[in-house]
Amino acid sequence: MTAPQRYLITAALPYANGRKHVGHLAGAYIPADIYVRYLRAQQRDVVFVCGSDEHGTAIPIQAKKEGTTAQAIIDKYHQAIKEDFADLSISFDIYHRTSAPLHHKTAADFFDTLEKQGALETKETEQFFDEEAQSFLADRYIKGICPACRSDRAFGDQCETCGRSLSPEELIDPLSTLSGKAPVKKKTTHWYLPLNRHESFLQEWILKQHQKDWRASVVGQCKGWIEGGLQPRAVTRDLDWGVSLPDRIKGADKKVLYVWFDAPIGYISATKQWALDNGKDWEPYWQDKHTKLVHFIGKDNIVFHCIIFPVMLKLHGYILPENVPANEFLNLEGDKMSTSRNWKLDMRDYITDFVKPANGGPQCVDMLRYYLTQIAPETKDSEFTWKGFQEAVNSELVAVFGNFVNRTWVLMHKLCNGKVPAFTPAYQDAADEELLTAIRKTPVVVEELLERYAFREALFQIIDLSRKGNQYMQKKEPWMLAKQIDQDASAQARIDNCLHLCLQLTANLSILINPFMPHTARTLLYQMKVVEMMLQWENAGRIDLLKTGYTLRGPQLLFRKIEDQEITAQLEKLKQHPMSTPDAGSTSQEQHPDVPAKATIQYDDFAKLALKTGIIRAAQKVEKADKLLCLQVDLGTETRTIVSGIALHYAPETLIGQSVTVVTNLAPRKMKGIESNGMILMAEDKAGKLHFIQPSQPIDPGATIS
RNA sequence: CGCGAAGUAGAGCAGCGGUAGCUCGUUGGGCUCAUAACCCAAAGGUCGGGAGUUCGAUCCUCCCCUUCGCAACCA
Repeated sequence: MTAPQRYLITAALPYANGRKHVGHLAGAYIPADIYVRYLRAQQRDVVFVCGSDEHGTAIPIQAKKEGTTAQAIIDKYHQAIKEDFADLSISFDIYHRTSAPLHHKTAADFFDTLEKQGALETKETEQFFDEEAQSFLADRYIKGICPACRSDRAFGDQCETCGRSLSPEELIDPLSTLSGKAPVKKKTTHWYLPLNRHESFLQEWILKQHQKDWRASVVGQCKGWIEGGLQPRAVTRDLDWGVSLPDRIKGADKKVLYVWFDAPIGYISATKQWALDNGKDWEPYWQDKHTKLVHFIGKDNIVFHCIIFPVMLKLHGYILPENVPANEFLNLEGDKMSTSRNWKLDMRDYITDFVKPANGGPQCVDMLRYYLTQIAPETKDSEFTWKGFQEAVNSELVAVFGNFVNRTWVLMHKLCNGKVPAFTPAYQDAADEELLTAIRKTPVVVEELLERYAFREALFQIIDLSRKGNQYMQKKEPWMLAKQIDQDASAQARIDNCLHLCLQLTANLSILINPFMPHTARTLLYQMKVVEMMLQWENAGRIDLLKTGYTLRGPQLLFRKIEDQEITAQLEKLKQHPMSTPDAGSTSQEQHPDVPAKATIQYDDFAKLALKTGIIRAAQKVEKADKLLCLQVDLGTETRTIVSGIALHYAPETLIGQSVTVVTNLAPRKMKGIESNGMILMAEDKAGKLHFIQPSQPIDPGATIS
């Protein structure tokens, strides 16, 4: 494509069922925001859209769990997520939501268009139906006996006991969880998107045209899908939460678009709303081939953005994404981030702990943006550590970038009367030349890296330029020249030359850093007493940005240091309740007992525990979890499923008949998709080996312990 | 199971056929304008393991191991 006339940038729509964490931020939102700010600085016509994804079965399920409505859930999290993004300076032109009427209409129309042109297929299948609730049942709403392990805790999608994935038809004695009655099979018609018809298009478009410019993991993933053969994919569901089908479709009441179909259309409806709000036309952004569309997403979203949505777009006659720079994942202190295990750093937590005036305010936003970009998982999973955060801030932002600016300002005030000193070409030397070359070249390099979505490297180049500034100054030693002013007539001129260049370099740094750290750029503008217009990208590389003789403000520190105690406090906080959830606050047997002395409790606190003896009747490894065993524990009156983190210590087959102590009134907790109903008490010896706590003599299961 | 991606100094990453590089950290030295900072130097790697192709492999081929994703609690 020739030079794009306009850009449409999207960032993955966050699912509105909870707060989002820094992994989301590093994966999609920060890179997208950097790219957009860069384009804006280039005066490009760019629209940056995002919004909440508010449909799908997970939201009504969660609402039921929390005893509230789906609407209440999405309202709460839509607002919360929107605020978090705003507080971290993610500069969406619009943050929309898929529950908006405009989106419902847009998505329904999109479906309608495809349906009318025969791009969809219909298929009649038999699905479970609850006659009492008068509703078709999502897989998750059907309960029965697992064909594999005979547990009665199996659902239409997965068995909670053995973890096996199921289809509703496989369940023995299926029951509806809505009414508790046996569902009946009922015929229903659904629409399918026949992806198989588009294989050759995808092959040509991705595997040929974009083989080079898309990331390897993205192309590889697509290749696997395409060559494995694409299947028609259901576009509709029988559900009452989502986008209703167009009115003209008969019998479509209680049918909605499948969430994966309506969600990406959210990008389109968001663009429409933005256009309405700003008196613009939305059409060119989705229809004109001179528009460059880029989707920023995480790697789990590749298939939707590279295969499915493009097929939808093509069928509708819209433009295709020019690139889909998917990032890998960000781990946290050695472990995957996980909502259920509460092992994560929510954006809100960072905002609360750091981004408040007493803690430095917006500079802390830039610190997080800096660190997350510096460790961005561009080619493989990467890791957020608090120590790493501290080191990045203290030894790069403070010590290199901030320090360069600060010493420049301090010296300029001490040795040049607080004014931009003149540059005398007669005294220009090799060190000056070198710095001037670096100032001219860096913007070109950074630009080229940004165009390739190599944000981490681009940021490094900018910090490196400030490092060159430090080296230059060290070589010039203006503070030494200051001692020679009396003897050497040229000393002041050489001081002036040095600081003149340092100041011009600072002006350049503010332009270059602006997409990454907008607050820092603005603090620099303030110190330089120049207007925002200077940040236009075309100014980068110029060495006459500050006028000789212009009076500048006094020095002001750009970044504060991160203290050790802040880091230890965060680590404590993270490790304190690794298995608790925001609402339940329960803990699990996986918790490691590094906690030192615990506070004294009253008898009543102890009495809250319901402890019983039990005997393990069955034990089984949990799939894809190193440490977890799924146990069936006989408690006399009942047999419970308990997931326990002891797989590294005991082989499942050796546990049958083992006496154990069980906390029976612990709130249920899902681990690896299996619901655990209790906790086995274990003692850990010095070697870290876990031992069962059990009665000294064998006794009947179910005995209470007090 | 299968399909993808990744495994390079303590950490984070480059390199992708021809004497292993960068940043941070560590150690030592120098300097002092600067948020005890800055500058210079050194130490530190059998490039996940094994086999093969080649005059020669971190880089190509095959096998294996580990991690992560595809598999909606999660980017």
